[in-house]
Amino acid sequence: MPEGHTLHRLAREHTRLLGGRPVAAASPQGRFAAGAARIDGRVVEAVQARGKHLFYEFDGLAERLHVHLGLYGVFSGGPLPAPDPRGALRLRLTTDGTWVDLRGPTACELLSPADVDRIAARLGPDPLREDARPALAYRRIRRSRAPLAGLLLDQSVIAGVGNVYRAEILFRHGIAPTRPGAALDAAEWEAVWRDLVRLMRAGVRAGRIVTTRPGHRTRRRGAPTRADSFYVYGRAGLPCRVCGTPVMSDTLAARRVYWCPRCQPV
DNA sequence: GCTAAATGTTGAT
DNA sequence: TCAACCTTTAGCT
Repeated sequence: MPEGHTLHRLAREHTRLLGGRPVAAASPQGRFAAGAARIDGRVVEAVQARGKHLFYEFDGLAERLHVHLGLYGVFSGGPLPAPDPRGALRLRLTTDGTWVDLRGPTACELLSPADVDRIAARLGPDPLREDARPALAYRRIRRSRAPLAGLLLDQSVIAGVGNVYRAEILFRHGIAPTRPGAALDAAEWEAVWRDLVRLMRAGVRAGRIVTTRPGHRTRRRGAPTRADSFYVYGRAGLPCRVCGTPVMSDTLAARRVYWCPRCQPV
């Protein structure tokens, strides 16, 4: 399931698998049949991620394919032969060597360059992009009295952070989810941004989110297990890995937030 | 076989 | 603030 690291990993993978090659496109489910027909047979020129959005460029086609996985969307793929399409398969792309399947996305559509620009324009800096300008995010945060837990999930403030990274970054910096943006000083912001870049890059490499330091895991040697990967996300009621206080959780703006009341005092 | 939950966003109220 | 939407899977029965 997708936070920004998943999309950047997919952009790289799809560039490697599909880039420079003609693809056959089909929408067995039918909901993207017209779009698939326009892509079918074209060469993939580039695949890019911006925050949680993916954009595909095709030779000779001004429009771009825009994919947003939403909460449930998922890609799968492998070497040919492709398995028979099963279930709700929105899009299948096939080259002479590989197949890529897309299921359950919130968005799978062809967009004009202007529409793509519009989406890009409403996204904040993406920690996984070299061209990110973190000062733009801090300007928004510093001016806001809204809780940081909300600001971190706001894609127009920072693009690519999701519910796991937000909970974990706040823990790692000892910041309560309810702390107003305006109360985050410049040095704290600097540290938070640098940490996001580091954690999300590691997420792209590993293909999953790991935020715990080795000394804070139950198993201190070897690769972290799934249960060892987070400090607070999904751990309501379990003892904090650092101080043992039970981890708290609450619903904020329809999303669940997790924090340690002792390590992250208000 | 059914239900709820899931790392998300949008649009209505 | 809430419901709707897209789909799969885990955990029940």
